[in-house]
Amino acid sequence: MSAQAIRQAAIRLFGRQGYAATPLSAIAAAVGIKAPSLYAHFRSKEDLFRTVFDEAVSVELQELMAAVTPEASVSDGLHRYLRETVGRYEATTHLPFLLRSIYLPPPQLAAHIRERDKVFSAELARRVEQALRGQTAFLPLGMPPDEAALAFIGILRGIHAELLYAGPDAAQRLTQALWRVYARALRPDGR
Amino acid sequence: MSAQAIRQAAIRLFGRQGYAATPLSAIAAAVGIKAPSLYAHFRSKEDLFRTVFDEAVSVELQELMAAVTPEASVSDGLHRYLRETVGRYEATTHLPFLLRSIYLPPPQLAAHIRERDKVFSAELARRVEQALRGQTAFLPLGMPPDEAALAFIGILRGIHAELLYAGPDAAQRLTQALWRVYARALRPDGR
DNA sequence: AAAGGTGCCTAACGTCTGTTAGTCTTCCTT
DNA sequence: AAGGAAGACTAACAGACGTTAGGCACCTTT
Repeated sequence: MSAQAIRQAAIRLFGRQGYAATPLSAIAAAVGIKAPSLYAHFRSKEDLFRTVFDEAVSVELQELMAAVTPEASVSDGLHRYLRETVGRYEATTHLPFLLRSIYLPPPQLAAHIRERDKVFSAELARRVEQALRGQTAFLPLGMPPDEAALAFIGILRGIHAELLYAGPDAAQRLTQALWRVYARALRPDGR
Repeated sequence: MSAQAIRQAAIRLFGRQGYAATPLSAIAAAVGIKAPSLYAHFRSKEDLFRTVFDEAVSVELQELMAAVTPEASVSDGLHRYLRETVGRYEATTHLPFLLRSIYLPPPQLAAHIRERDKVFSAELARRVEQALRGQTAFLPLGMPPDEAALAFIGILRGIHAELLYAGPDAAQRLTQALWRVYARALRPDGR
């Protein structure tokens, strides 16, 4: 019952302040109980983190699969995923938490995080390249698909960093500029 | 004498493990003294952080000014700064420290960090746009300079994120791919 | 109605960490 | 040679934090 509320509060607070800077007492207070009561639901602070991290990864994985499908065109798929990423950063709690955890993990949990993240990263890379190769069925690319895929992931990282650094508004402007650069570079004749 | 050694150790450890996860005893041990002895040189842990952060900002500012001069061409200036950023990430201690502090600051120090970083960000934006406008003296741009400047900063952020996420080797490959995309988008005819 | 589990509480422990107080040695200055 | 600052030490405190122990109320099951 309240285990769900605890997970939500943990994601929100870990995402905002980081793992080390979030005491269990803060999570407990957010759901209206005392810190020791958390131990009726989780074995330890690390256990709580692992639980919510795995949950957040699987949510983001579903978002990715919904946005970037093999059938969608590049602008319907890749561009949409970029825009939705920015939107989800303020609309959800799992994305801020995820970005923070992945880019600067708490040392003791780094191994677990890296392991789970590999699944997501591999799926991301696979889908991006798939989307780009699908594109060439209609229109040849101005550059090799593997290089274009690498650059897309770099652009996604730039948007991640801007989200962490300056928030969704700045990241939205950046997304526009980066996508225009990217789309222009993909055209075989540069238009 | 040893105040310098303390600053170096602090930058290295804060950069590797973060502010909260680095006890003063670790910094003291790194220079061969005990934790309370640090108070002969600094008023508090926060004071130590502020000192080394300001130092790191000023070092990076000088690097920027050396790489991106008004006279240099876009590829001599902007491209060089990207490549040197990746190189400095493993060759120096101040850049890992700086990226970590700026993207995910310790809450109590966020105000100070943001304030000092504004100076650097403003100078960065100014120089990038200057370099791009200088470019049009030789060759017109394929897109508006302010948009191209924004995209460049986004690309720099992508490289920052990749440095944090995967380290210098992956970041170097990413830099190549992103610069090729960027340079292609800048050409008036796309070549 | 009895029994047992669930979920919360308070009290408390042990550890870690930033910080202060007080002392001793070393070295430069006068 | 005397004096004093610099810079290190040990001892100790106070607070925060994760965690455990033990107990109490409520609800479901039998």
